[in-house]
Amino acid sequence: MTEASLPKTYDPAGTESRWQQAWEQAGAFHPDPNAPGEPFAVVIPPPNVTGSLHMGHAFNTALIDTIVRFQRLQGKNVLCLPGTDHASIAVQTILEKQLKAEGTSKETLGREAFLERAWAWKAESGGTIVGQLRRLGYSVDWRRERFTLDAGCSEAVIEAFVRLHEQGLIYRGEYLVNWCPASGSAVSDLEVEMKEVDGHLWHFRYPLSSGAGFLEVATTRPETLLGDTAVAVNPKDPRYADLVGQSLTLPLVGREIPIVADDHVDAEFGTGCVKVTPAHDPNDFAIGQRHDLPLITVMAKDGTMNAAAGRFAGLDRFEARKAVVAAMEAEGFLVKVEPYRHSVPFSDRGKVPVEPLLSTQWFVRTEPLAARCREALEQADPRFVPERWSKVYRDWLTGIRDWCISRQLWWGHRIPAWFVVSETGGTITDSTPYVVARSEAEAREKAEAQFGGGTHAHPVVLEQDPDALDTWFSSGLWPFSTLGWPNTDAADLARWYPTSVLVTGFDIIFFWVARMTMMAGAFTGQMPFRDVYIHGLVRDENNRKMSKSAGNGIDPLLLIDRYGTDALRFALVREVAGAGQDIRLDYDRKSDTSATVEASRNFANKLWNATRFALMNLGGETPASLGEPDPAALQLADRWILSRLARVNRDSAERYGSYGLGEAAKGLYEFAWNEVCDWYLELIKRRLNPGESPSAAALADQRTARQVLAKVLMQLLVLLHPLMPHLSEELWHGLTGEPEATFLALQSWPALDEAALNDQLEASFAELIEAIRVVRNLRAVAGLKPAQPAPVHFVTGRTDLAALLREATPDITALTRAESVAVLNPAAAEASRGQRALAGVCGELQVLLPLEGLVDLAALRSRLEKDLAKATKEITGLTGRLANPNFAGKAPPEVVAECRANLAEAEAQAELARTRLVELG
RNA sequence: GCCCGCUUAGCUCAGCGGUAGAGCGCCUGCCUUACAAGCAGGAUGUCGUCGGUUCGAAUCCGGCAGCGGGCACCA
Repeated sequence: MTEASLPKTYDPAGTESRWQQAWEQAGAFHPDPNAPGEPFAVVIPPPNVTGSLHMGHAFNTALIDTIVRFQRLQGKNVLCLPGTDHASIAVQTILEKQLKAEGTSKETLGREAFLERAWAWKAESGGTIVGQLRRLGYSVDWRRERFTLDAGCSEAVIEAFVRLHEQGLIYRGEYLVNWCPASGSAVSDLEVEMKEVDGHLWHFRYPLSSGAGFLEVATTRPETLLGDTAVAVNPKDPRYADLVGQSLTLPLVGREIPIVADDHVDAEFGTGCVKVTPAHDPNDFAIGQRHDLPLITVMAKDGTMNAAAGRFAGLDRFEARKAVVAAMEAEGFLVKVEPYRHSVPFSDRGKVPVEPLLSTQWFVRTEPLAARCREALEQADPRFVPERWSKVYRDWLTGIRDWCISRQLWWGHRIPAWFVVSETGGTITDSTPYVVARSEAEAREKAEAQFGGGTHAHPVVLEQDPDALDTWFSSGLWPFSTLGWPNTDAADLARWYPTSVLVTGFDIIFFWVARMTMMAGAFTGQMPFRDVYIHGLVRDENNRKMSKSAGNGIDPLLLIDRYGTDALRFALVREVAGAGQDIRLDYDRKSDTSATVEASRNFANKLWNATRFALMNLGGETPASLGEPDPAALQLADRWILSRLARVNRDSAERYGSYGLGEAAKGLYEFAWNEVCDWYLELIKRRLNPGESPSAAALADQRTARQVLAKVLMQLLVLLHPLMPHLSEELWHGLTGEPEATFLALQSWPALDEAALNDQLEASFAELIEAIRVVRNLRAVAGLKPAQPAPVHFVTGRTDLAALLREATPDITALTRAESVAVLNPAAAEASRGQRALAGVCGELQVLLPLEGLVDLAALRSRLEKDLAKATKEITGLTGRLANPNFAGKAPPEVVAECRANLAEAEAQAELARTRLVELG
């Protein structure tokens, strides 16, 4: 980038890809565990290999990368580790859909061929995702990229499973699980979503076996009636007290079922009688256990009725519902049907109602793991940001239920358990003994020891459990499996574990965050990260969560193509502000444009042009060749911008370091645009261009201005780098002329120049800016053409303000096109009374534009009337406040003093305006 | 049912005890040799509602309403 070749607008595309390549080729983000520096580690939330990234990933990436780039500038030894997740059920669903479209199925293909296909899919989708992550400018270490199903992660999964099993924290058993008929697998409680559905409440009569009448029960699921094994009533319900213990004859089936008394039944609801189907309903299952009721499963795993359903066998569960109702009606057992809105559990993935089904599965005993996490949380370990999410986390860990981890899927970590099928006639049954081991060889060893001995005539035959593990089981190990665990000597693990912060959305606190802390507690004895930074979700223009399934996702690459990565990142971060709220990204789907991102693109362009301006005005020098400015030579504007720079340096470091990323972005935006560009650059133009044959003093001053300009821009680029890495890198090289082998990304955060901080100077400068604004406003009101010079008079009794205005007279002249600037005290101003002038006030300053003959009288009057109204309103408010005796008595003295000063000022302003109005006649 | 968040300018959101801000949009005037993706100026709000605490509340507390979310769930 050279001055000559510098276009007027910033073109992100070329710049961004160039730096992404340069960083990667140089291994800029490959940390060395043996390097010095305080360790700082982040493992990224691995995106699912289900296709491509969406805006939520871009958001998460922007936040994480901003944090790690900042920490790198702080001199930390930063590891940011990327990777992807195999997303067992999601990927398998996609693949099965593909196969179905091709007229085949995974069963036809066979397990091996299916997995080959899955790996091919992973290669493609994973490649797409990694490419997208690169385009986001992610400063991760690609050498350490991991995949939850890679060899290392798989070893960790097996080790974790075996150890938990040894500790009795994994067990196998037959329980009611959430069965998803669409994916043909069990799913965990978390993968079930309750949905309000308009259904019916069918009331049926169940005849007493004694023939002495009926009991009326109500159900939303008539088909389960076939598996009823009791009817329950509340033990305190007088209506049925004498019936408890008697039996009913189940219609359509003819089974004798008992009437039991159970507290679960609400006597107030319906008839107070509940049909009990222990094998198809969690509550009924519990009742069944309490009363030792038989479990009759009437449905198969594909959602059709099984042989136990008698004449309904083979029907789909929803057809069976209709058929059962029809049969009940035909046989006179149907009392009535009511419309009924109720919650139905749906499978997250399959999008069909889940079926509570009795099934033998593997479970993790979660309570001991959760207890450890709850204890750690007492010490704010990990620390949640914002804090309120810790409550959500804790509540979930309290009263947690066991975790069903087996899935009837092929794509995933196969469960490391081997059934000794030789004990049960060559097939796996619920009673087949098994061994859990790290490998088939180890399993054989264990099995031989147990079953191979003398009394057994037949050889030991093993068969591995065909099921896979819940994806989140491996995700739970992510913060340490990626660092080398179970090898506890791994250098990365020693150096970077526990990690520094986990950055993720609130939607996976249970799924992922809690699973990681439970696993980490069990295997590493520590919580896996110090902080958990929870951010909101990206919502669309209609405030709906963006998701692939809702079809309202926005491809981040589309916005990157249009506006650049840095603009997208800046826009996303700027919107968060730090409260953990969701962000709504405005977006026009017709044109693929976003005003928010466009604003950030414009900001990037502004920075580009500020640097371009510098390159055109530094006289071919670099910040290094110019050196530090001489403090004694600094002008007012220099001291002001250096004070502001120091403050912004301090504030942004504080904000970046405490997850106030949005505030950091806003602060830098304002500083760069509204202070550096709007004021400082304008103020120094005059000094940078001293004209023909300048004096030695003017040349020295030009150099000072150049030095300060260079310093401000250089520092600003470092401060902005975490947010806009490519642009800042490009501009930094443009200014420094450094070869591409060195990177801004690897520089140090600039030291804070405490001495430059000057509150008083900043306050004074704010007054100067205000004064200039008033002049400009008056000129606009007067309708003066921008180029037309006009005299300016300032009148103030404050000597410091007068001095400031005199010192800044050349600046004022330049910025207001003043013909002349006079700073007068009130007495001197009396002399010019009577002259027709446009007048304005700000603070303790009168601004006059003596424009005899040029002034539009009506404009003048309206301006004065406006000032008067404003002052009067303020006077009323302030007078009222001061009149309150309690105010003077109880408010802090400085507040009262400030109030009095404001009143005096407002009164002076009002007086001035009135006088002028009178003079106008 | 329990828990959490939100309600501020037309839109998207900051502010979180001293009397209201930004970006976008809008109006007026400008191609002023960094930038029209720009510059200068301007307009716009009983800060959801009722009450309380306080000298003072957009800001703290409570009630209510609306919106959003999480957890649990009675057939």
